[in-house]
Amino acid sequence: MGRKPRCSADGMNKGAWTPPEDEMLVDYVKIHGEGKWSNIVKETGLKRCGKSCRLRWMNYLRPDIKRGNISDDEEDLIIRLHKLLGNRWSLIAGRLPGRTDNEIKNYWHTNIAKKAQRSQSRKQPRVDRKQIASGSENGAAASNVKNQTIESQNCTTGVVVPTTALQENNMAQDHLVSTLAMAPSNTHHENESSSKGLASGDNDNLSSFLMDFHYMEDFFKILDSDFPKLSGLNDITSTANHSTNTIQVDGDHCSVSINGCNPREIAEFSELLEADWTSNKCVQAEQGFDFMSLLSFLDSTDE
DNA sequence: AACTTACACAACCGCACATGA
DNA sequence: TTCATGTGCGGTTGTGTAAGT
Repeated sequence: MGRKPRCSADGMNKGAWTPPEDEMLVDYVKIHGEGKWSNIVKETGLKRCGKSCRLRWMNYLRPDIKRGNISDDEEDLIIRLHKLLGNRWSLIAGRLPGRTDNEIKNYWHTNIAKKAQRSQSRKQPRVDRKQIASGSENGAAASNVKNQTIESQNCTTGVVVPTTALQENNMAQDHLVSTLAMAPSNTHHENESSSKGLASGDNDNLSSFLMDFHYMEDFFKILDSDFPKLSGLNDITSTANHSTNTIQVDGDHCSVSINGCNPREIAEFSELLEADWTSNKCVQAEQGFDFMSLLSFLDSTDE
């Protein structure tokens, strides 16, 4: 269904960029600014497709690119952001000045995911490296989870998530958000690409239940923080009283309940949260929401 | 020294979405 | 409304190099 790739057009260079090519691209951007990548070919004669130019600029030539190793602090931030956002590398990169999505993605696959794999290998048999990178197994598991019947409680409006399902995958955020959203109608997020927003890098059953549980905690911390207020979600979350939000593990089930919220409110909130979150509207510093504060907050209340 | 393996990272590919004609 | 095009994103591959045998 996708468009025919234009980069394969005859006469276009491929592979590593040469210094003269870099120079031409930098000169063009200096004069015309970013964007209109396809015009570069026409106007400069550079034998690279616009897509390739954009990538080269974004990942390598941009003047604000930070070079050098990822620091411990940055790694910690990446891990936390990945826990919250999944494989939304561009969003994660947006919170790390000077770092690119490609760089973070590479770093994740070559360092963090590997560490996780190592720590897990004590408990689990080895899993094929490519499967870890692609998350294909968990992608299937996630879609299975989405199709599972979700029970719901009626007292304190909860969503009961079978812990067996949680243990089969650790796509916590998509799972939780879609699960909450599906509770009343079973109609949400069905058309979402399975590859989007899924935490595939840290899959491999990395203490999956614990990770999911932590995410839920994070979720409610977000819910209790200023985030919803700043997102204009006061009405929905005002009923989600801090002291009565619970996550309960009971036999085969993990029960999530928000006292005072009905299923529709939870669903609406979940949709708004995800929409705002993934479109980055609520995590822009200039709009008043201090994401670092949120992370610090989560940090300070962890464990 | 020669060869193999593992690693790091740049670049490519396919897809989805946005936009304008 | 439909279609073509541009852009952005995440997954994957290719390649140079360091480390190990």
